[in-house]
Amino acid sequence: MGASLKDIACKLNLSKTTVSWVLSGQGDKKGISAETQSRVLACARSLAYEPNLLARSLNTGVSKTIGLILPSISDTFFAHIADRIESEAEREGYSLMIAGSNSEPERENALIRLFRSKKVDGIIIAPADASGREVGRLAESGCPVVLFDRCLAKTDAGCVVIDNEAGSHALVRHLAARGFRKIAIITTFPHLPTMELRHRGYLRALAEAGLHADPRLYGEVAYAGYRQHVCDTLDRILATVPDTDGFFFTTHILATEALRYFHDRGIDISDGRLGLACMHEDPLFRLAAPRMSVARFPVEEISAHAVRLLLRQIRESQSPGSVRPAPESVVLPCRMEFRDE
Amino acid sequence: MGASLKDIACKLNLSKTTVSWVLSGQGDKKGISAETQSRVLACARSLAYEPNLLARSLNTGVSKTIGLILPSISDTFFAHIADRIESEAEREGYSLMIAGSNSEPERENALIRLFRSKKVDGIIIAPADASGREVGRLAESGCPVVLFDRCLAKTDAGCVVIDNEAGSHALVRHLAARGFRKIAIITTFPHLPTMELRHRGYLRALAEAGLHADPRLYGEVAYAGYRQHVCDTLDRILATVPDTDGFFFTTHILATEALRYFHDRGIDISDGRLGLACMHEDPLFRLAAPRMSVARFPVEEISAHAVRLLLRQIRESQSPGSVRPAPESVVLPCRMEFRDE
DNA sequence: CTGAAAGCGCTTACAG
DNA sequence: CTGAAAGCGCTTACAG
Repeated sequence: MGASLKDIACKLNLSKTTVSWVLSGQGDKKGISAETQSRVLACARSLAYEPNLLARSLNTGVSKTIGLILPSISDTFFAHIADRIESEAEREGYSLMIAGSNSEPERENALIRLFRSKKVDGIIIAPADASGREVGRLAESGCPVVLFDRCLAKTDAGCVVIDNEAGSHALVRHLAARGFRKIAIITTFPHLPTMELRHRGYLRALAEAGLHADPRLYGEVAYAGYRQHVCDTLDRILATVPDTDGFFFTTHILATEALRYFHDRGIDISDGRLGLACMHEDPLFRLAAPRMSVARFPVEEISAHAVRLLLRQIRESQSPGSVRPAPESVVLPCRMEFRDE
Repeated sequence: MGASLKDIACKLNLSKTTVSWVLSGQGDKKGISAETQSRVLACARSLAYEPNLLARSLNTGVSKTIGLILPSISDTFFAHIADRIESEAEREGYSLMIAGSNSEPERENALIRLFRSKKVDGIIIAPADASGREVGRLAESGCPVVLFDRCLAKTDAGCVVIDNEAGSHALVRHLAARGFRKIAIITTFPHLPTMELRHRGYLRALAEAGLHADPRLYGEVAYAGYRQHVCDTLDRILATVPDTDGFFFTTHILATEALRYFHDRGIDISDGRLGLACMHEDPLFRLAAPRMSVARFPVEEISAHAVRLLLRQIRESQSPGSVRPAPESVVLPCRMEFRDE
């Protein structure tokens, strides 16, 4: 392995203390002679000294690492979030440990414990476990934690979400205003607050437009094997209510699969006879479904706020007379893009 | 913070040694009495003991963490790779530290040093620095390292790549066979071996088809601000050679931008008068450009091989009388999908 | 101006 | 069957 402080100290007949001070830039403050300092620096360079950050962390209790737990790393939304969070974190000197929960509470809880054991300074998580058991324990124990995308009612952790209800409502209201009457909703993970809010926005828009919320137009898709499930669900809805004239998708993943379904079934979505709307988006939606309206999620803001809230918590928890601050939460508006005008 | 071994030892009037042995499952082997063992276990549970993995790593020299350095975390290709690598790694008990180099050699080198300092057990990297200075140093110093996507000629690290030359060649040959004569190439990062191979495959296919490699049909796009650059480049090519009848894109990112360009310019790509081909793909290509042929990258295999090669190196480096094994490399074929028949 | 010493929380020879 | 001790590589009071 590489050289250690001790190696340098031995070689120079100095104490580890002196070497440590010089190398950590406290040479002047501690009054180490200029000559000694340059000797240390030169020796460190010649031995290609790199500090063992594990040792430093063990000593200081600060790992300069944050943990990020996502339902899926490859989902474009989460991948972009991870990208931005990594940049923001890195700018502040933090590295990122990342893991995918696959939306399984068991895995999520195991990952939380693992990250704590690895002594991350804080955790950013898009929780899959609506019960939030482990997340709650995390916050209680004083570990800095910020939730995003999905908030948990019970937990008093910091949280960053978009205004799901407003976004859904705006999309569905727009569909209704364009004259679509039988608007189906395709959704998943209905037990998550996020998804419930999107459903609620849909229902409110229907009610305001004087439309009946036909249960036959409710399509719920299980996450595992969702590709097939989307097809089955659309088949079922179109068979039961053949004159369905609109679809509201609660995620871009569901919309993507539905577009493939329409394409494969030869259902034309370009003539505007079908009203389409989707929470979040994909760069290619504009081409593959030019008339689908979307509520874009502000990925940059979400990431920036998440990191900001977490760093604030971390700083508070590391400063001496710290009282745990009231956890701050942020609700961000979607950027609406109505595309069928 | 949480309880430590010492806390348990004190509480039970035992030594840290005994507690450590019981908790690490060596109780029977070390002949600790059943009663002591259950007292330790019970106490650990009641104190919610979780081992400090930093301390363990510092002691054992094994961090059970691997570093992943990608040009971009949000690029769908790399995001999928990260997802798979994380799964594979987790299954073997490893966590993932992830970072984006933004294809900047300086950042990449800094990240490599940082990860080494954080004592990752090995690094998987899609190198941006064609010179491979830091990567070479890494391999020489005995740190397990596996490259993927982009190989470096000089380095003797393990490597996993697709057959770039064959994939490009097959795509362009196919375009030529369909009768397209003026096939442009749109590429980026031309100094990277990967991209050079894709260019070479293009050139070979042209030559074999008796087509002239018109330099005016060569479009090179800078990474920074590539959106605008793609448009400018296509503008330039179509202005210079108005009867350009084919486009070969060396990455899915470039193809995506080009599709937007065609869409915005009102250029019809659905009638088959323009031959299109692309290295890698996007799930929505089938809808947005149904006739574009693609060479799909085997993401799962790439990830599986990368992790496998890295773990092998890690095990060798950790086993006692280890001679550094000859670094193994893997070349995987693309999955061709010719879509315009 | 510089150093000896304790400690972060583990693991693991070594000793009894 | 159990424990005292050293060590992983740092940082940081404390002392001179």
